[in-house]
Amino acid sequence: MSRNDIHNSDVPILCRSCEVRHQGMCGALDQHHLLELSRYTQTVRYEAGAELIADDSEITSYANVMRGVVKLSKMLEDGRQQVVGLQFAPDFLGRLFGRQNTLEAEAASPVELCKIPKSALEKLVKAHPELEHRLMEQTLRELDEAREWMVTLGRKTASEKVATFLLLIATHIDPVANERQEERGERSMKFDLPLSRADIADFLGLTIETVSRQLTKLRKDGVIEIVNNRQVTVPDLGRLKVRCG
Amino acid sequence: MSRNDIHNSDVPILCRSCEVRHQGMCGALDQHHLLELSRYTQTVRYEAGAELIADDSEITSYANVMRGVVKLSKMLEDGRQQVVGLQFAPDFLGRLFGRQNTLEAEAASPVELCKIPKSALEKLVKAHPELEHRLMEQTLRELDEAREWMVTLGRKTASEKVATFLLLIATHIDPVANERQEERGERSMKFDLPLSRADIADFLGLTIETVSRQLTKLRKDGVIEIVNNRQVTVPDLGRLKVRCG
DNA sequence: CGCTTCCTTGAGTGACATCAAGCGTGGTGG
DNA sequence: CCACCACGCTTGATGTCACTCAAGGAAGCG
Repeated sequence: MSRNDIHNSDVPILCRSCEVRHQGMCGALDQHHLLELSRYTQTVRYEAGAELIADDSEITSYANVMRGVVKLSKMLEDGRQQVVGLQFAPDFLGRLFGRQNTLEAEAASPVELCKIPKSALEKLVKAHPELEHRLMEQTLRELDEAREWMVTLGRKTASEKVATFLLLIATHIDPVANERQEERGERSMKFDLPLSRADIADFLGLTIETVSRQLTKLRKDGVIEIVNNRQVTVPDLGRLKVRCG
Repeated sequence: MSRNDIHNSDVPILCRSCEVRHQGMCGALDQHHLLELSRYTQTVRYEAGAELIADDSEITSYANVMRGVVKLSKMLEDGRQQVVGLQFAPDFLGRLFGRQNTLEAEAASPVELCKIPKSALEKLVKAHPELEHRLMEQTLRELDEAREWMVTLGRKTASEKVATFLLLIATHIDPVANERQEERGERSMKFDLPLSRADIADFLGLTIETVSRQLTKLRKDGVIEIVNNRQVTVPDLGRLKVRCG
């Protein structure tokens, strides 16, 4: 799955095979500016469960997700939690131009980030409008997704919510493999759930028990197969879509 | 409440007292570019209930909300509806850089828009990065609000949802009067609900009946007074906030 | 082997939906 | 002017879906 450029001798080594450069914000930069950028960036690995951003903390850096899944969530004072977004590679992480974080970010799976100090990125953004444009496009996509999810949260039944979640993961977890599969007309799919039942419940505005029951129901109805707690097979994506309401 | 500039002889007449120029996207433009912009813009009035944007329609123009409240909503095939956002002056209306609309926009109250053709604005955005920056700031604010609302939809009870909605309206309907009131230490507020019970229900993911019952409950508990179906008084915003969960 | 963590399953409850009147206001026409 | 209806809202009775509480199974780990 590595992508090779013919002329990339001046591209920083780390950037050469990076998805962010091909689909994410770094695609706005040429070799010269990539080099400039790479003087400030730092790639960091986190294990699943690690806190990447603490709620109410001061924003000191931004990041690009290079690998893994990041869970964004908000909490009410009494502990009720709502997952408000999932970030996949090559998504951008952080509230651009903000001072304080208004949500918590946690590694849902093992994660690799390409971090950059707040001030460095903001200077770069000022200097390269094309970079801000890329980030704008991503922000707009996130807004679209958030609104789509509001429909799921507000108006769908528990069973539709779970089906919608599975479809979301199926279509986001591995975009490349996914496209290839569609080209070949394959409708079957197998994937790892990046979230625990508790996280799924917090994403869907349900309880663990309800999520579990609905998954069992989908299994009994032959819509999915549950290999183990984290692995799911969908024999026919079409049959899953029908269940999304 | 009119704001006067000392030197605005070259500012297009329509722009002179416009909130958009002071707080919204047009603040990014100087007199010269405002003049350029105003060659393409057109202000249009709509009455409450008018459809401003149809779902799945092609995007041909953008707009700024100059007066009134706009309701953004999405529908499932079977007719279930979810309101996914409310736009107040001087908000921007339209999915920048999109081709198709993915939601419906309706005038919740009498509305005045300042419309501009899609291509004209996009050219202007390309030429003036500062304009895109303003729109970026607004998009990020909308994303923050959408995520805040996801918590309400997913994790709050019916009564907390209604209280949260009232607080949202109280703090957005008339920002200027609102600030003045806070300065004076007044905690009481009276305002018009821009939405019908049905719209409120669609915003909160509830039914009309539940919204009505919760409003009655807030009234009986002395948190609000219901002047008539559309007018509400909140004697103490603090007491309302406590109810938001 | 026992412990912990995560998940499933069951029984009972409760919050909100549904179904069904009834009320108030504003508009229309006789 | 009032009868009539339409519309939006409220209120009550009943139903149901998802939550709560409780127990037990499966997998990972010391």
